[in-house]
Amino acid sequence: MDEKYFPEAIEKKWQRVWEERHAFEAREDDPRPKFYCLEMLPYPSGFLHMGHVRNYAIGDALSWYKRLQGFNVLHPIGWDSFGQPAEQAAIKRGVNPRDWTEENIAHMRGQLKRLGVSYDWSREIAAHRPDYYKWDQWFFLKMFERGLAYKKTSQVNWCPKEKTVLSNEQSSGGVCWRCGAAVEKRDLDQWFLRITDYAEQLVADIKEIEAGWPEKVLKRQRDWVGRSEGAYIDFAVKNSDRKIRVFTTRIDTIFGATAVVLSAEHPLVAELLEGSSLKSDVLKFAERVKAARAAKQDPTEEEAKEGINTGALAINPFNGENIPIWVANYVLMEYGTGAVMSVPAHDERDFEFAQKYILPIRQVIAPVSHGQGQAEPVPATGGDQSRVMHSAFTDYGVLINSGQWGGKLSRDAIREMADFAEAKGFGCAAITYRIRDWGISRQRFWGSPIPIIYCDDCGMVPVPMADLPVVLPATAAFTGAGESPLAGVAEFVNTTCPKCQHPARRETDTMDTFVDSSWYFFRYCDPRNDAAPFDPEIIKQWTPVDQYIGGDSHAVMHLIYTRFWTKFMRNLGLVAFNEPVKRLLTQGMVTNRVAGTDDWKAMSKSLGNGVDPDDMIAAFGADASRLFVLFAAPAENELRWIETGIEGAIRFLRRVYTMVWRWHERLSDPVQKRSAAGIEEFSAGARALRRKTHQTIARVTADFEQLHLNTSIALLMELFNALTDFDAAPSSASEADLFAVREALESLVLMLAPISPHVAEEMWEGLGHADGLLGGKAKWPVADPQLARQEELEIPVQVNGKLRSRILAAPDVTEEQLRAAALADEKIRAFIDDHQVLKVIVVPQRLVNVVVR
RNA sequence: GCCGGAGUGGCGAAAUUGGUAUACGCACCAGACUCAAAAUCUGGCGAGGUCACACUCAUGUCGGUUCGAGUCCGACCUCCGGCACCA
Repeated sequence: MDEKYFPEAIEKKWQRVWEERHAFEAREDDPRPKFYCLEMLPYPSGFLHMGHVRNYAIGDALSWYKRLQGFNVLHPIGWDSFGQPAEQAAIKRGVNPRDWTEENIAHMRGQLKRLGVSYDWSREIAAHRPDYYKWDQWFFLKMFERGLAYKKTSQVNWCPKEKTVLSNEQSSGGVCWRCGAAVEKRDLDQWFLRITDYAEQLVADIKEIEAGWPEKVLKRQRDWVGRSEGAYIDFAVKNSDRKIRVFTTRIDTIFGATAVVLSAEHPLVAELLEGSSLKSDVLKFAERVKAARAAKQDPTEEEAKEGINTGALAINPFNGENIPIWVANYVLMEYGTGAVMSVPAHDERDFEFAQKYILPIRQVIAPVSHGQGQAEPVPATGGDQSRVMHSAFTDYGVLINSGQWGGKLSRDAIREMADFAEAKGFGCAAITYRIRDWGISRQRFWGSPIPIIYCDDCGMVPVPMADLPVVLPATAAFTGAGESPLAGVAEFVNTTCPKCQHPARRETDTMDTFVDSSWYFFRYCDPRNDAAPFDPEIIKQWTPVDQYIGGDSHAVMHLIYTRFWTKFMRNLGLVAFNEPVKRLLTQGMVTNRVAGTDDWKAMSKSLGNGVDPDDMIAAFGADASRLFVLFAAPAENELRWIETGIEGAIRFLRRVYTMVWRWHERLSDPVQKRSAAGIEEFSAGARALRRKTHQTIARVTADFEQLHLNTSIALLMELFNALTDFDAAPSSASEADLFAVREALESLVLMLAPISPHVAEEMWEGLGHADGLLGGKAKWPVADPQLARQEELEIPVQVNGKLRSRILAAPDVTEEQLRAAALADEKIRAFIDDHQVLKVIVVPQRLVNVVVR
């Protein structure tokens, strides 16, 4: 230990020691209980940014904490190394995406090591390496075998700027999730994974994780799956054998249906108009709607409702009424059945539409009167259209004007009417979901090739498992044009059919990179397995993940896909649980002021408000950087970058270091390593220090469990301040004083280790421990409740709820004694002497409140 | 529009879940050290009020419940996210 704190030297030294000792490598033959701590794997853009630093500082703190508590900790890292930026670099600068990616990984690996994150580097994986993406292909084929991977022509979301297909999730809001360009629609043959088969489980299993996941993430997942309970109802088309199936959540309003409305894309539109004089007008209208939708610039903008009457009639199966069939722009083909029953009185959109086109509005639900007891229908207002409604009444209520169902409550009618429809054969209760199948085809080079071969004779043939991986060629022509660059690589495309051995062609699309990240953390458990994605027995030892940490930008995409993938692996018998992640922490963004403005935005190159972690580490050291990032705000909050904050962090570390230096010679002397048992008497000051030490241990431990790292650092600072106040000098300290100081300093150093591990190691060594924090002897401290107990309580005394005095009392003071002491207190007497004491409230060991009049 | 979440000093934030509001840090002010500055150390730091106490007022606003409310209830305001014609 040097007299002065030199972060660079200390950090280099301990990073080397850790590496030599393989300190962070997790072993399967370790009998201790496991803990799997996972951070979202980074895309190797080339440079670590502050968001990474925050993410890994949090995960590393937890990993260290669990290690010191005696857990066998798995803390791995890898690279989400397929994806668009590498391909863009190839297009723009002619570099090879593989070289570009490998260089970036090498650089970022160095940065992570300089940050001192305690990863098990022996398990490092990268998605772009054949030994990884082989298993993407393997899973794909498993899904293909089971009909869960399929190909269909579909309208896809197309980013005109990047010239590629995007998933629904990636084009959420009608803009490309990466570049922000407005997304267009195109027809292409695409591969899909049938995530909709798992829609129900994705909602239902939320109950298994809701204790450990942030509510805001679960809410977004529920919204994304979009489960909706209702019913299908078939409306027969008059003078035809056609039926129109609609989906409704409000079957109780069906007597108020005054139209059936189809979306412009509905397949029945053309058929209905066969031989009708309105045909050309309606088809023109439908085309116009489709064109308007495709051309829409601002996807959030709601178009004015427009529609056209087809002239055809539908028959309401509940009352036999004939109602017109319309086509309108507000009905979406993608949701439900692409057709709705229009109930203007009880749906805002239908109401608006009916007002515009003067369709009848018929009230069939009345508010439940808020009287006592039974619900009473509000009297029907004589005739069906005589009452003018000014807006739709969308609440549940009581059915009126609804034949045999009149007088029933909505919630009963919804159930009974669906049963009735089913019994009569014109409908049934149904659940729909908003979630769509996951389109994974990408017309790109830099991804895992989809292992399918097209043969003129045999059709679509899966690549045999034994032939995996389908390896990407070394390079291709990167033009940036629409088709996958793989299509231009003859050696790749041309192959033979596995079935008939005739010449055949390979699929040239590659997989969405979210496939890679859906199961990567299982691969960490068994990263070099070349016979399977992983050994199920090894998986059993490590998974599920105990704590996952990452940004909430992945709340729906990655975190839904990985839940889906896990459920599929469970169906394959590879894992034995439904949910891969027990606890999830979504850390807040790191923002910085954009120069010349008052806007705080996520750090980015384009905004010029980035702070380079390397610069920060060079200037302040990894330990201070990590301390600052963890201390500045709760992990979930946005973290606004403030230059001066980090100076406070290094100041604290320097003070602690200096304190350890001051004592280390006395304390590292083995003669001083005595237990408390032999010490007869501690001074009041030493007792106070020990009390503070044990109180701090208890509270910091509780904070670590909750990942409240900012407050745990504040507590460590308080303990340090108590040490500063402790009035003893190393040269003259008594044995008891030395003991108290040792206990405080060692606890402080141990609890600081997860946050600033290098300097903690250095100080631990300085305190006379030769084998390091992970040598097996160092243990997370345990609080002794007896020692943490206050010797004397300061009890606030209130008069009428206002603080008027404080009294001192022994911890075992009785209620009676407290009451008497409070009433006898001079300051309190001044407030109560001229008043009548109505009552005295005594909260044992906490507070006294005297109520007077 | 609908659904979440949040409003506490100059700033980032605490508050054992109904019991001393503002812990810890940043910034700032003063003092010590220094020829001086930086660094470091010591002290101060919600607002009003007072020579100093006392006291009064303060957790977005207004009400309520309670001996007691940052915390619970009701209404409203503002900000930040998410979704967006989802039938």
